[in-house]
Amino acid sequence: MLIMSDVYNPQEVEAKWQTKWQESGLYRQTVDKSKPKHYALTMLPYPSGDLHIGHWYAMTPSDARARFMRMKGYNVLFPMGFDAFGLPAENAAIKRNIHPKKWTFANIERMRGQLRSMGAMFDWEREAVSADPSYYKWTQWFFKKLLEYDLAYRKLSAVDFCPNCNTTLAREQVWGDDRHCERCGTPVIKKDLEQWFFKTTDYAEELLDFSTIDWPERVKVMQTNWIGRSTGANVTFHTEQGDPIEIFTTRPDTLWGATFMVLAPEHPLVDKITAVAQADAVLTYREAAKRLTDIDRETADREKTGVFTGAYAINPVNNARIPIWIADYVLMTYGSGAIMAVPAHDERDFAFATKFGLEIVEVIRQPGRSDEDGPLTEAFVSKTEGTMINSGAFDGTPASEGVATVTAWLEAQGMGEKAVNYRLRDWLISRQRYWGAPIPIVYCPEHGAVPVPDDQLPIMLPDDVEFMPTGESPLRFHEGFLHTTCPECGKPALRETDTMDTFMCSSWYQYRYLSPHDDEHPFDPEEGAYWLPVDQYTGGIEHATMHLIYTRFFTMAMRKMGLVDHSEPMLALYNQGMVLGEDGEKMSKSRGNVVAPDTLVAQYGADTVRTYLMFFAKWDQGGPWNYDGIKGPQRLVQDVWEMAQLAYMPKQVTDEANRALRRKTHQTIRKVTADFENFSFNTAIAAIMELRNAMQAARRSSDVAADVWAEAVDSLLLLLAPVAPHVTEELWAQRGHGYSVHQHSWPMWDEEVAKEESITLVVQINGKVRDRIDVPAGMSDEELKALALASERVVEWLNGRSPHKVIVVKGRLVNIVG
RNA sequence: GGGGCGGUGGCGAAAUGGCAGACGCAGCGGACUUAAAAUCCGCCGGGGUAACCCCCGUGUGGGUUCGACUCCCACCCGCCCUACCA
Repeated sequence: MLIMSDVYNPQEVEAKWQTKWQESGLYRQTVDKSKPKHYALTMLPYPSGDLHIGHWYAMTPSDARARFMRMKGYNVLFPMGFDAFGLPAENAAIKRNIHPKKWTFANIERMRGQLRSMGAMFDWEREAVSADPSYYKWTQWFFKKLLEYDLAYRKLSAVDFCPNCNTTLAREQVWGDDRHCERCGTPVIKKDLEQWFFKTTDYAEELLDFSTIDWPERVKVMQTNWIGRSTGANVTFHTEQGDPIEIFTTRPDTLWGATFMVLAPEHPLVDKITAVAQADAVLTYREAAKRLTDIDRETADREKTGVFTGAYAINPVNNARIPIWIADYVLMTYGSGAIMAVPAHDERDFAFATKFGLEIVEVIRQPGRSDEDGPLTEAFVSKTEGTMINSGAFDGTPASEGVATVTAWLEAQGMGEKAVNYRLRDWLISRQRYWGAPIPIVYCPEHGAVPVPDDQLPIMLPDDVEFMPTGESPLRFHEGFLHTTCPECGKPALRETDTMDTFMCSSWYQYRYLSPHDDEHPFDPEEGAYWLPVDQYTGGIEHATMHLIYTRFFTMAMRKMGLVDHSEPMLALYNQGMVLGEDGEKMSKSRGNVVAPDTLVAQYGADTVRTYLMFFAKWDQGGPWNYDGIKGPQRLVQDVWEMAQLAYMPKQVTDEANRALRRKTHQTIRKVTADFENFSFNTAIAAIMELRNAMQAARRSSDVAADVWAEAVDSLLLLLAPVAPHVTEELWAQRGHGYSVHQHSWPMWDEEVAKEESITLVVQINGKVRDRIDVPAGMSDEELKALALASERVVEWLNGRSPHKVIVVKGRLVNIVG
């Protein structure tokens, strides 16, 4: 064993223990049914090239929590891997002529080293890399399973397309308010393509149920909004010629106020119903709408546009003849792509009717409004206030009952039925990209889309490809890849050249960690039976409506496939905040405010960097980095180093000093334990600093016994072990304790020892502090009240009067109200 | 427009409805040093007072309460998400 110098040299200590940990397999994590399990998972990184401080901020507190759970007696699984497919690798290939595979795996190698420098307890034998064929074989297998269980389908669909790069883009590659291409800044447009989809909407209702998981309110709200459930009714209108037009409405009670209809420009009925006189105008409008970028179309405050088709529909409830318009504020992708327009009670319809001079008929009378008030100046949209008018037999029905009453009536009349709509769309997973898992489908002229048999998986990405400056996938031009035979008939057929969205890879990685080398299953069922589901997931909020919905969908689908028996992949979730630059802004190279962890580790050591990251703010909040602020944790680690090595010699030991230090020690254990449970790492470290301060005072006066000092030092090391794993390991060994401090059990506190002997009784008069009295702990309310009333200040203030009221807060405070 | 989160010393931040500012950084004064760094001791929200102490103070204005950073209502500011979803 190396002899450590007296001077704390973090590089020396950290290198020594990282090697020792690896050699001894300290962090191997295997099934052990004698212990309760705890699956701790932190979101896996994309191998962009360098581990940045954000990775450290996401991973080191997670690691500390996992270490804490381990010391608490759990058998902890804490794996790590790489989400290794994706666009940046391909961009690097195009820009710098490096193969995406080479670029990606070189980055992974580099980042593995950087990850090791954190000293986290990752079990590297469980590492999973999504771009590795042994991984994407199973991604492809899952695609087939989804198809088999009727959760995948192919359809023609409009996708985001960058006209400059001549390629489609993933949703996440469309940036900013103006929805521009990530690479060239060109606004995206829509393009119709045959695409593969997963039926996330099959689980829309179940995805809204968070009752079995402990997730942050914020995420639940975001997912709920994203799924966007609305209830109402489907109602069938007919054109004058008798063509049915189905619409969805959340306000069937306003049917009598429907004075026109609007179809989405792409609606299939438009061609059929458009009158000859309007044909040119309709065609022009439809062409213009097609060319519009999403941003143009989706900007809410944009003035309404539309054209009349020349056709009329009959309102089924009152047989009114109403015009049919097309307008791009009606989306083909929601509901049926057609609406009944009720301008009196819908803001959008009101704006449209006002602009085009369409009739506005009030059918819900706002309380306090009368005919004398003239025409409506804005839509009245309340669902709860008002009374139905101009609605035939329903006149007088309160608006609050209107929806239910009218829906029941519509059903009885056969005009419509109760309906639920979701904003959630099916998940489009096709990507016209090379660097992703190929979709395992072959197109046969005779048999159509045929899944590739299991024994031919994985469909390997060919290495010998040439990248187009346009970004077009080289798979489309790779003869060897493209040409194959139909699994059904053996005749020549073509491979699907699209690859899968990388979110597909990351939707099931928590399962792959269980047996990353398993060639028989996506994951070993025995490992799964023990470890699943994930107990604690941690990661950034930015995945709230993407990854975190996809992975929930995936687990629900896996339940349908009979692969798992749980419905939720992650039982608890915690979102960390973000480390900002010193200027309080998001870190970016162009701002020059990037904090590089490698430099920090070289200067301060990983233990200090970890401690600072966990100390400077509550974890879910984050905040600006501060190079001066790290000095606090640096001093803490240094002080621990010195105190743990000190040959402590007691001088004038007193019982009182012994009790005081033991009390502080046990109080600190209690506090740090609670704080770790609650992810309140900053206050845990503050408490450890308080203990340090108390120990330094005791050391100066040397008035505590040697065993009391030793208990304080050992407790300090154990409490700090999850935060600063290297230095505590070294000191633990130096103090002659066994290997490893990380296998030692978490310290216990003794309530009796931790109990305060005296309290400061706060005496208030009318809520203002007027006196403080030191009293022994455990006095009764009556005794405290008597003491407070006897206080000189109170006697003086009362001046012989008796107080109106005296409030005693047990063991804390007396408030005298006069 | 809708939703969410937040606003506390010079700075990062703490506070089950009960002493606001724990802990840390910076700063100031002192010790050590030829000197500096490091380290150690002390002070450290604002105002008043010789002092004991007093007054003010958690974005703003109200409210509930014996008592409000904390709960309720309205508003201002910042950040994030979402956005014509019928």
